[in-house]
Amino acid sequence: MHSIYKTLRSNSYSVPCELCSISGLCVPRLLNNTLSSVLERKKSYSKEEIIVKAKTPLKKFFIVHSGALKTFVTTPENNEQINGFYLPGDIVGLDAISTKIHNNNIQALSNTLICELDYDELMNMIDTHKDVRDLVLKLLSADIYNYQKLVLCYSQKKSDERLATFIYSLYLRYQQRGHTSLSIKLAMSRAEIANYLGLTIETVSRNLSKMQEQNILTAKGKYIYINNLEALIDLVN
Amino acid sequence: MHSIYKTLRSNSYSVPCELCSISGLCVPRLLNNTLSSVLERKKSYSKEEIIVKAKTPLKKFFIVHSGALKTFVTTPENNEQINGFYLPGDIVGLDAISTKIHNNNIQALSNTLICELDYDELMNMIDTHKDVRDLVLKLLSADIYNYQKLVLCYSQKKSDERLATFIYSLYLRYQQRGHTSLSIKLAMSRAEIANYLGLTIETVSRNLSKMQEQNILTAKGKYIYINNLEALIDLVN
DNA sequence: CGCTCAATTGAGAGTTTTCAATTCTCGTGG
DNA sequence: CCACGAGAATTGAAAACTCTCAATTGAGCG
Repeated sequence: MHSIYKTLRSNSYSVPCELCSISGLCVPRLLNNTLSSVLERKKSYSKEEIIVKAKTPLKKFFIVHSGALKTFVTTPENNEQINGFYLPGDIVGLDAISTKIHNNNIQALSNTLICELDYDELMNMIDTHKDVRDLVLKLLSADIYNYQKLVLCYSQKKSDERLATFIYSLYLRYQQRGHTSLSIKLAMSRAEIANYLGLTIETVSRNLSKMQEQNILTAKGKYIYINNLEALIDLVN
Repeated sequence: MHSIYKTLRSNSYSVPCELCSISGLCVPRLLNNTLSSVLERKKSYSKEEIIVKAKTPLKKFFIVHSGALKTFVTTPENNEQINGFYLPGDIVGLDAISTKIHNNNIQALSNTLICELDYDELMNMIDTHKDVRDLVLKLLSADIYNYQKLVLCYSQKKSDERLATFIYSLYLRYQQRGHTSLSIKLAMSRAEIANYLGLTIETVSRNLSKMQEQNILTAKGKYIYINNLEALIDLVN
């Protein structure tokens, strides 16, 4: 148990700029000259801080450099619905293009460094750089694809499979960011996981306990260690 | 009961070109000269016909002129998951931009007329026409927004509320297309509704019966008549 | 060290699914 | 035009799953 702490605490979960989702915008060959005006680098936000309030005009997109964000809407009955968790390299706010208004609140889950991308400048660059055009379309389209997978998860999976899918996808996302370990430090609480998955805190907790009994993983607070990746993938399907 | 049939059968549910989701592409002021090359008009597909198979390369987008489509993926266990229903004026296939491969199967729910929009040509037009750029970004972004609403529905609503949301959103979509009546002709089966909503056929059927007992609506086969719109909206929340 | 909030665990209630039987619809052929 | 049959839809009863409410334990912070 002690070793998990050690391993995980050492993970900072930032991302080298080459792995950033907008790396195509950052690489010198493309943007060397306009970079400074378009991309404001590494603003700092502290845990819980609201970066954007829903219903405010779209001015900028946000790219996570280190830390993590969540986006959520609040329903008329004042319930929160989390729509996504964002890790280093992820771009946030694209869904606001259609209305020019942010539909979601954007909030820091931990102390977070964020790069900001000016909306108008990005639109201009779409017109002048084919690479940028393709990248933006691709990011938008990938977002749709992700929501389709989430819908599939909601629609066809039981609670244990949903949770397994969530943990496995986090594992994959960290892997894509160069963290090859089977350890994951969750940036979000059980309540936030439950909300995102359409379950209750208790169901998430029970399923975590069940997966520990089956020795699929070890969960200790925010730290999760995957003991049996194959079994986890089996649960995912 | 008999009058419902009469009313509903008279609805053809096609859309005038001005209400099409790509009307911004069609209006003469923008595209008069290039229209013919970009937009191939009104190909006919018969009920059940597969328009695009998943995993095939993205060549065209599809715009429904009359009739209706569904998109779906098939899971490894050979289950179908419906990701969307498309009505006249809707554009289908945008989610394939990121991979250049169609993730979804696209299938006609009834005899359907479809306009095709060439992918490469559309990309070219994005570069030359700001209006087209904005429209495409808006459509993609709106798609994301729709999936977020679907996720909210899955995540926080019980079966009766989900079904009410589905019927009400169909009502709204037909209304936006100029059909102001409280009658709806469903293009899809109960099984398809259930699949889309993450429920079973039986649950959908039971909830329809319940809503009839409460005199919220009358359901007769594919025909639904909304008797009490306020009550339906209450259920939606 | 104690306080507060988060997480876990248990028991019972409510919702949805599953399995099974019946009824209804609609297209086809007599 | 009606009867038939196959698939779709409805209904019922029991099982499975998740939620709610409540109590307990655990973790993080001043």
